[in-house]
Amino acid sequence: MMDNKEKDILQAAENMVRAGGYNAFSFRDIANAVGIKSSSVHYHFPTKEDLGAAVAVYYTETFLSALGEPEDLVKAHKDPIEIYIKAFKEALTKDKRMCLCGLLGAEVKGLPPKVAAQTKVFFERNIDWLISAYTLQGCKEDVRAKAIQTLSLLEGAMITSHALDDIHVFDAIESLLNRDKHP
Amino acid sequence: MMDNKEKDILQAAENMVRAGGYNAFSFRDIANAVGIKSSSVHYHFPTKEDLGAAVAVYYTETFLSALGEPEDLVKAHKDPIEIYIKAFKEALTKDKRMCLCGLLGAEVKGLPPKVAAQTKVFFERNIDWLISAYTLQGCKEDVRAKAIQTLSLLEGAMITSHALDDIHVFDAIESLLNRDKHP
DNA sequence: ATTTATCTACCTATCAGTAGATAGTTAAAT
DNA sequence: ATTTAACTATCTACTGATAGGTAGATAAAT
Repeated sequence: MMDNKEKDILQAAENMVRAGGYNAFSFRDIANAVGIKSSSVHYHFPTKEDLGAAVAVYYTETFLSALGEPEDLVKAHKDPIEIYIKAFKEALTKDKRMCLCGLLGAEVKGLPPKVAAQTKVFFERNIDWLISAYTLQGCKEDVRAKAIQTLSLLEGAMITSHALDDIHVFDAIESLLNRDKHP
Repeated sequence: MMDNKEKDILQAAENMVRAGGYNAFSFRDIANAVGIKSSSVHYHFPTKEDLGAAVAVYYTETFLSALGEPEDLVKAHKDPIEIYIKAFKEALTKDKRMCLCGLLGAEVKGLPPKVAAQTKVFFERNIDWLISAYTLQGCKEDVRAKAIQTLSLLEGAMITSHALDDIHVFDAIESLLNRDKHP
């Protein structure tokens, strides 16, 4: 299914994009990082656009499957929203990097079509996930608005935290996210 | 004080950066846009790092001086926070572009030092502005946290809106911002 | 024999940045 | 008033580095 080398390439690309955006990686950089030549990277991913889109898909898949389905979390007596916030917090504190699709979302006007499209998919799927989570919590009205608020606040906190180089930004926004957790 | 040509250069650079980030402009692009040669752009701004930092300063100054001081707004019986939200909304709907420093903030790990530093200044000064505004509104506790929340939510909404290519994202977040406007 | 995954070697385009020339302006020195 | 000197803003022409991408060979695996 997926080659080891291809996974190496995707992970190397993910790291580089999450540091500085779509233009922060080159076929040469990635080739060096995984120990092959740049032309061999082209063998796996014909163009930069293809590779960029593949990284967005890979990141979306990894991120969402690490979360698990909201239904299963509730069955296991876990709070999906709490888990979701923790996932963002760890992307910041452990990886010390931006959300890949948050960064790509900001750059979207300058991205090739396929990459922009996959970035959009990340946001759509995350909003769907949050809608499920809030619905399971008993929310009935403005669920979609709430999902958009949560996602936007978390992406924004990633930016503010990076810009100020201060992890404590996250503490400040958590009060707002938890305010009406038990309606 | 500031040359007309330098202003043209800064505005051209602002447009390009706001579309695709720090790497979305080149000295040649800008030279073409303002009708001179790339070497003449180097005359005004020696390096790309210098130009990038100057654009961030220019944007910060323009943005904040268009808002006005919170004190003056209150004296004129205007709601500073409402004005602030409108400024972000118009950056999105009128310019149809990201917040320049929001984008640079996301890319900060891949930026030259001077540009990263000026990006940080934008966030600090905006938080200070919001702290003043909330304090004038009578808020006494967690004012800083509130300022960080507001800025993060607005920057995040810009991203979500761009990624989904949907302006209505802003409507969804406004309810959260207005919820306790009158404490 | 064909496919897979890699290589070497190359291409063209573009990048940031520099050197040196030029024409016009300003300011000080004579 | 004229000359000298410095400065401003631009140009042409270039450099070395890097970008994305391609062609063709090779060696191993199927």
